[in-house]
Amino acid sequence: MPSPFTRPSSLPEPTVARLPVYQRIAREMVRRGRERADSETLGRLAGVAPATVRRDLAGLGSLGTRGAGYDVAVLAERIEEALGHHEHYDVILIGVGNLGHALVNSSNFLISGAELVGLYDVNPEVIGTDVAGHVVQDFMGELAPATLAVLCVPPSVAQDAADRVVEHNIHAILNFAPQVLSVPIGTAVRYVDFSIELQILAYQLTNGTGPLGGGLIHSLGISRNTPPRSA
Amino acid sequence: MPSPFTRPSSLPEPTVARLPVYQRIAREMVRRGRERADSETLGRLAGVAPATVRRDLAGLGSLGTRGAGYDVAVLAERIEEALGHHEHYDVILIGVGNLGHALVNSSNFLISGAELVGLYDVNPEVIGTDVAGHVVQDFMGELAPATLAVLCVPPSVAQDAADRVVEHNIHAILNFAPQVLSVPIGTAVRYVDFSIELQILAYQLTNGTGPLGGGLIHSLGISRNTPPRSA
DNA sequence: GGATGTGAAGTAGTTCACAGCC
DNA sequence: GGCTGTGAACTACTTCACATCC
Repeated sequence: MPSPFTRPSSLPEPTVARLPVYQRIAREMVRRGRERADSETLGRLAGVAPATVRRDLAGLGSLGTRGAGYDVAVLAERIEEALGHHEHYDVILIGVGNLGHALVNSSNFLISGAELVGLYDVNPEVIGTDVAGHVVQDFMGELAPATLAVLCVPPSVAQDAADRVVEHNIHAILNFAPQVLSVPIGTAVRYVDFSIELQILAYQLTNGTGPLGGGLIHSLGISRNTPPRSA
Repeated sequence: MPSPFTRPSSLPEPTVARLPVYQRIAREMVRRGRERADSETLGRLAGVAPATVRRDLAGLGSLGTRGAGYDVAVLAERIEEALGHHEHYDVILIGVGNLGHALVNSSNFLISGAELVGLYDVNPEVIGTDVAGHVVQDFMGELAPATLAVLCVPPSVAQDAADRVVEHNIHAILNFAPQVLSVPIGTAVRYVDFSIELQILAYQLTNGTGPLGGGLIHSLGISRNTPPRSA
């Protein structure tokens, strides 16, 4: 046994991005009463090569059985543990416009472990209203303590909003504004930019789909953050 | 139709994902009356290393000037051309729930060149209503001809919806449902999955931010599609 | 027999460092 | 002098192929 203890230290980012997909598939199989699945099956459902599935899952420790594949209940559990679903995260959301509404009302948005503890806006017409059981607060007032902030504000004020949440000791930001943010070292930012996705598709349409000029049967969108040189 | 002259058959996907960011920055500079910018400045604003900026832009042809940087007007123009903003795309959106609403009403969503030509749903309460100037149609009825479909439907029906748009000769799908899709070769799919992004952040929070245990000053979220082996 | 886990090979993308041109 | 464009080095991830173990 080369690794005495499962190193949670750091999985490759593409792997981390695929784990939630495996998790979803495994949970669904559990729900359907299925017990085991092999890397080929998981790969087909996730749009990933079997070898990649095995390499990804091997990173969580030896949880497969040679000759028999993976126990999907164990798999789901183990992935959830690795992703930190058993921890607790307090989440605040800034900017309760159309998108903010949509996220708050989405059943797929909040993972187990994440709890929405506050909605904020600067628009007086929105402040005080009730959205999905939360009263929208003034972003310029007091903020609830949280570990993660979701930014759904216009790009022109995204940096200001980011500065403010960083001051409130939040070290993780999910930014839906099409605006690159400047944050201190130690703060993680992830971007979701619909327009970029659309543009990539448009590019692929005009330039032939896929790297091989061919196409794809399944495909899995994964993302990662690229930190610049730190020097 | 592709003109093989100045068109380098296909740019790396991470490059394509960054081009919209450079474009936005360049347009903003033009708006502010600025004429030129060097790769270091662009990189700082985009959260990307200067060398990467230069390599990305070199892929569009020689559009910089040694010693003087890039003309931002030319830059914006050239990027837009490469991304296909000068082409025309008819876009349909399936699933006019909270998220569909948010997208349709977002000023950042549709790029120049993309035109929304139809909204569809299966919910009788939604069909017939007017959303942002479009009357929602029955998804089970006739579909407007389009080149690109945006899926904002629940995951349980995402595959059915995908099958249907594929039958209607659409070869590009932007899928917001947390569901991997199976589509024929030649059809491009991109995924936007909020929950995955949140989980990646949660992972980074518990496992120290960034690959080097350090952090990041700027960061740019990029995504790509990973096609499996086509066997 | 059958499928995992993993060294080794392959591939893609980033960054360095400097030649080349303004 | 300054900054681009790019071969070469480096780093990261994926895929192969097979020894390993159930």
